[in-house]
Amino acid sequence: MRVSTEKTKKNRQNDRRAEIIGIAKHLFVENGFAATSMSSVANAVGLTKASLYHHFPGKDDLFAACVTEGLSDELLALRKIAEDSETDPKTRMRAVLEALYETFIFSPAGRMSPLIAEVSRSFPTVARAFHDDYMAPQHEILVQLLDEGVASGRFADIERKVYLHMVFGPIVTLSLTREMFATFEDLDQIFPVETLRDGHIENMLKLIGSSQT
Amino acid sequence: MRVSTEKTKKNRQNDRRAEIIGIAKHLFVENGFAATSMSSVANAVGLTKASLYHHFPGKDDLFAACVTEGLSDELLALRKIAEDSETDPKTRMRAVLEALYETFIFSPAGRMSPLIAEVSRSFPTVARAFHDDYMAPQHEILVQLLDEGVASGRFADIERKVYLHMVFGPIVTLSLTREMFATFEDLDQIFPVETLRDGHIENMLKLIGSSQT
DNA sequence: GTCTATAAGTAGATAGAC
DNA sequence: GTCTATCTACTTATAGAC
Repeated sequence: MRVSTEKTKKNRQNDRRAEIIGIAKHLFVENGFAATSMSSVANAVGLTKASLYHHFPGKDDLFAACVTEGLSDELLALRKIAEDSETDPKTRMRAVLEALYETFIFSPAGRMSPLIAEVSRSFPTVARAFHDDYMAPQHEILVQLLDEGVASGRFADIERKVYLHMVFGPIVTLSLTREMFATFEDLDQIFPVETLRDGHIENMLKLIGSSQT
Repeated sequence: MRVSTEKTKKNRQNDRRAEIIGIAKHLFVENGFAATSMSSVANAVGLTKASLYHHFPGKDDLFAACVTEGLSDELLALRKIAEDSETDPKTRMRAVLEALYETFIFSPAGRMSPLIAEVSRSFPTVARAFHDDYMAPQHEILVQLLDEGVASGRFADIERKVYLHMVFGPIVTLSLTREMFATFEDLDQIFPVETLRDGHIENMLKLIGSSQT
């Protein structure tokens, strides 16, 4: 009985924590680190500032939690697509690129980059964690899929880092651009997500279309 | 005589203004908008805060000046490369892409994007100015060069917006990435600028290599 | 765990002397 | 044009009651 009570307590605590992280993540992404005050987070959650400080000892810690937690789900989903060995590599590659667009344009995790850039000098450890726990694994998943396709002769043997550069570059920049020009009424006309995404993906597949060894 | 005195005065004023903008631009790019205080700018220039406010009525105005002024030089240089009709389009395109890497990775103007993203909601007019006076003309220069190559049958008729997406995406993201991970000791190993640049440019030229009409 | 109250510091911005 | 001095508002963070 005691155990179950403790479990419930811990679950409730984690619920609160997760709730705070979810809301704070949204605010950070939307307004930036410096422009997001602990008061505003507390208000949005429906707590006082002091109560918020009960859950997170400082603004840094809250931010670090927002950056590092909840990223593994997306990695898992990406890995699942990339490693489905029933499907041929080209189809999987297309699916992976589409999933990346989904993540970077529409999920908070994918819109973290400008935030990290904003605070990287103040919290180098947060930047390290974001790279090691999120970016590097994503790169690895793509490289493995690429390796597999190259080994079976279906993909051209493109330089790996250049491929990552050309895959992630447009996606991240599109996300950043939508942030920069969020107030534009004609945003979707100037930067039409679907057109850019489809064209980009087609061209990347063309590039690795096993023209050479 | 009076005229020349006034001219000298105005020149000195402009010198001060330009000096402040140069230093402030650097600080904004390096530390972000919110983390750059008017005090820190004043200190860096060697003035007091009050004197700084004599030259710029508010932080917004200083920032807007940093974003909008001094961008035209780079546009001019880019246009010069793109419109040199003596050279064939492919060589010009390569030179233009190299110039873009130079600008975005190493000049403050090219590293403005995360800044704009940080403040876009607060200063939509600044974001508009950055787009209309800097990004859109850059895009136009590239599209014109592309048009010219397509018209003469030297380039494939790639979708213009997709081409811009794939050209600027990797460049901007590389700049952002170097910002994010500025504290990494192994930054140049993880993201080797020359390799990424050369590979990217070669692949873009391959893509528009007039395979189809 | 959540609250009220408040400390300690810093931001942007201004008044007025020189 | 530059200074000293100051104001107001807001920030992160904490103490202690309930």
